[in-house]
Amino acid sequence: MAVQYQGYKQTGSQKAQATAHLAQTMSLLALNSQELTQKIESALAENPALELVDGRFCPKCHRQLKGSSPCPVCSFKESQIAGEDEPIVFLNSPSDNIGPRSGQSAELSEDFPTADKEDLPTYVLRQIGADLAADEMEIAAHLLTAINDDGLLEAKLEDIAQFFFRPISDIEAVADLIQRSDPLGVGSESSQAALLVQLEVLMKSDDEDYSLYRQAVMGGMEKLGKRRQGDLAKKLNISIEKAKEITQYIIDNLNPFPARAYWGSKRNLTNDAPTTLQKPDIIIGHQQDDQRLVVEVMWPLFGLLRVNPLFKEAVKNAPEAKADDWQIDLEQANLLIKCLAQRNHTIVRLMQIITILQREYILNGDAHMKPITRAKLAIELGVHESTISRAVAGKSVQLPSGKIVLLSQFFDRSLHVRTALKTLIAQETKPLSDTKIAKLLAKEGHEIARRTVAKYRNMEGILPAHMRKTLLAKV
DNA sequence: CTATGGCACGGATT
DNA sequence: AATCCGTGCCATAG
Repeated sequence: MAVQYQGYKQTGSQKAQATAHLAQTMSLLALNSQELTQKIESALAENPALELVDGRFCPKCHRQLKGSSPCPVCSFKESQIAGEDEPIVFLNSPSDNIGPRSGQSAELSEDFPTADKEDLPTYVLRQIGADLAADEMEIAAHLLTAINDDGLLEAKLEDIAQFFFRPISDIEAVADLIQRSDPLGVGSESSQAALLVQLEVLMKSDDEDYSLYRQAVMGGMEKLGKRRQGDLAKKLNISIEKAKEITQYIIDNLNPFPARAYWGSKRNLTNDAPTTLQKPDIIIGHQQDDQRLVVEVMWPLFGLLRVNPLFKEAVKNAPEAKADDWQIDLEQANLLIKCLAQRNHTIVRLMQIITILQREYILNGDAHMKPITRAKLAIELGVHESTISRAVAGKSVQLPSGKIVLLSQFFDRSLHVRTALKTLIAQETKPLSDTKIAKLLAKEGHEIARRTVAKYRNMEGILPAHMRKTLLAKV
């Protein structure tokens, strides 16, 4: 890369700075907002030249924001640049209380291995603290420390009861409170119990189907997990459509691992890595009166990060002994800020293109996904592929529907075919064999091999044709 | 014999 | 260079 700089007279240090700049931008780009928060916080702690100005500033145009979080000036400017149908993209500084509009299970997410585990317990304790007597507090604390990374309780209630010499009902009462606080279902003894709690709170038990859902969770955990709707239908003696509806609802709205943000929604056939989704790094919404999409790139901190002007002054007449150190601090601070700006710029541009390309998908759902590759995007943006990879890695997006998906999902090559397949099967009168499905899909323009149909079918948890037949006959 | 799932290969993607 | 994904071939079940 040194080649780029041929012809320019650069001193060694400038060159070093340029490469350092690049390197740091790269590494920052790969971080999502949570990781970035940590990074910035530690930088803030170590480097006296940095300061976090409180109050809300637009990180882009540096105007102070009055109340409303989107910066009117910026978004206006962006929209002018973007033109009519194109999205408005802007940075948004505050990052508190973001979360799906539905507002439940995906809210909290202290879920990175490095993320402080103490946070979850304290977080919960803060919620319920007011309702507890002092002695109950102790029980709660005890319970909360026994919660594992998934948000499930590892200890047995009886043991704890013994430990405190209290009747088990006392412990249960506290446990109930905990389970009903924010990451709904935390501190349940099993995934199943967690689901039941969530179900109870969400549906308020006045829904007519409540008992059905309840049974589905009680009886069919494995079936839900593997998305075997067929088996579920059989077990509950209901139609397969109903079974699908139930599983879908559960997958969309409930969370067997309360400490993790989301589950399902992306097919992890490869059981592992339940791809923990966190607070979104990017939020896409739209204004009612406007066709344009509004894209907010989240800024992980409150306020504006900048070089402390006082420090800058101080460096000028620094005492001999400290001068060098301070100078270095200052440079690093500048560098960090520059890199952050660069990172944001890259992400904003990336999102601009993506929202244009995947507009249909964003608004209308999976079926309208267009297969795009990182490589193509890289050409379009005029950056290296790896830049895109980094920018996409580990980030998540909240769609207007409130659904949170990984940014990498925008590059899923087969999603649109799979949804086509799903609708096909949903409409079938008699079970279609994979071969027939393949032909039908080909007519719709999705040329895939028979073998691949089977794979997709599996991914979506749809049973093979003959099994579907027996089920339909039964109902 | 037909419909599917398993294994593994090759090309594309990252 | 490592990984993912579609696909072909073959074994197995119905």
